[in-house]
Amino acid sequence: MSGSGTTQRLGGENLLFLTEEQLRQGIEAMFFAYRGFTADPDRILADLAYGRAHHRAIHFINRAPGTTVTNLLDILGVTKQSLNRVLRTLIADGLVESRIGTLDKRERHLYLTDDGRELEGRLSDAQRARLRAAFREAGPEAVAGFRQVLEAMMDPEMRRAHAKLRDGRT
Amino acid sequence: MSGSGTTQRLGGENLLFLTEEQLRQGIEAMFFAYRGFTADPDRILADLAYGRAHHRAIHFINRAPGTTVTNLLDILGVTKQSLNRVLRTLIADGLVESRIGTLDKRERHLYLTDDGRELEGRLSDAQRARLRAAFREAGPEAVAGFRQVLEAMMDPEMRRAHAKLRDGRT
DNA sequence: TTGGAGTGTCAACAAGGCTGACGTATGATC
DNA sequence: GATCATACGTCAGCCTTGTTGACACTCCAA
Repeated sequence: MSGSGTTQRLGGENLLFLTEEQLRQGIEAMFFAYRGFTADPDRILADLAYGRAHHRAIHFINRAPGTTVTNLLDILGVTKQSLNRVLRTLIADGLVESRIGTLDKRERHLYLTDDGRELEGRLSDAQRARLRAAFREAGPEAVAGFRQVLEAMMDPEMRRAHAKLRDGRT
Repeated sequence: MSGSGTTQRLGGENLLFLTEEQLRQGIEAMFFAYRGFTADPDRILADLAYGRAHHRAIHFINRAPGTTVTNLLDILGVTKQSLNRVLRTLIADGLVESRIGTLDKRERHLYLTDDGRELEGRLSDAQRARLRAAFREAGPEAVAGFRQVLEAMMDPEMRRAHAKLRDGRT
């Protein structure tokens, strides 16, 4: 695994981009970039006594309105107790609405209220502005590569969840 | 590449990759990919009663041996109280060594011990394996784009910190 | 009628952020 | 030599957000 020559070759293909050093730099790039990625929404949320957990819930409820709690649980990858605490405050503050299912009345379907949509807009405007600047600076080919690598980095279930959100509503 | 009916055009450049929908997908890709990115080390750390904070400290001490506490503080972007809590346990557990500076005796220089290097290796092996698979799957051009976009996404200071680590030790 | 699924809630706890305050060396400066 | 600034450590307390475990309720299906 670790330690071979300086240039790794396999089947005549140049794999210089797979050196330990390149991978380390990739790891650090992910770390620093994720910090930037969350910095802008974090600033907005801090003023509202909300955290990233609230942002994530709002984002995915907006993305898939009417989603059930269990579905959201799967996407977010936390326990229902954690999600419930966040959801409770969002509902109490009038940002999220929880409607009992019509087909299956055990289910709760989640929707953003007008206030919720307003906050979602503010948060994602900030985040999109940064991403837009980064995308514009890097160019279309780089963006395609960026998305390819991220996709490949996900766990299979997450890849499915991501694809579902992507294709579900064009 | 260029020209179709529904494309957005600005100054003759095709900006289809900058639509709201594309940006939203980029945001979600970052979210899901970061989860995958941290999943493997997280599993190892859970068994050791350590967390991501310990991982980050170990990573950057390994990356820049002899770094001072203040320097590490800048890279990690946390308070000294937070870092100190982590550092204290790592030193107590014999993974990190803190040496008083020779030039300036106020400074503490941080090094990994043999045990520390062993753990660092285990953690980064896991993380690199995932990244290597993703890089290999996506190919060199995609990886170049990936890194370009991440770089553009960072805050300027982080970009500098990242560049410093990158160029400091080739 | 009974079992199970989906949901909500309570309690307790831990990691890891934060702020504020204080102490102690050491270095730099007047 | 006295004074101020810097680097570091630490105590105390608070917050968010994650975790387990236990329990109750509603509804669907067998």
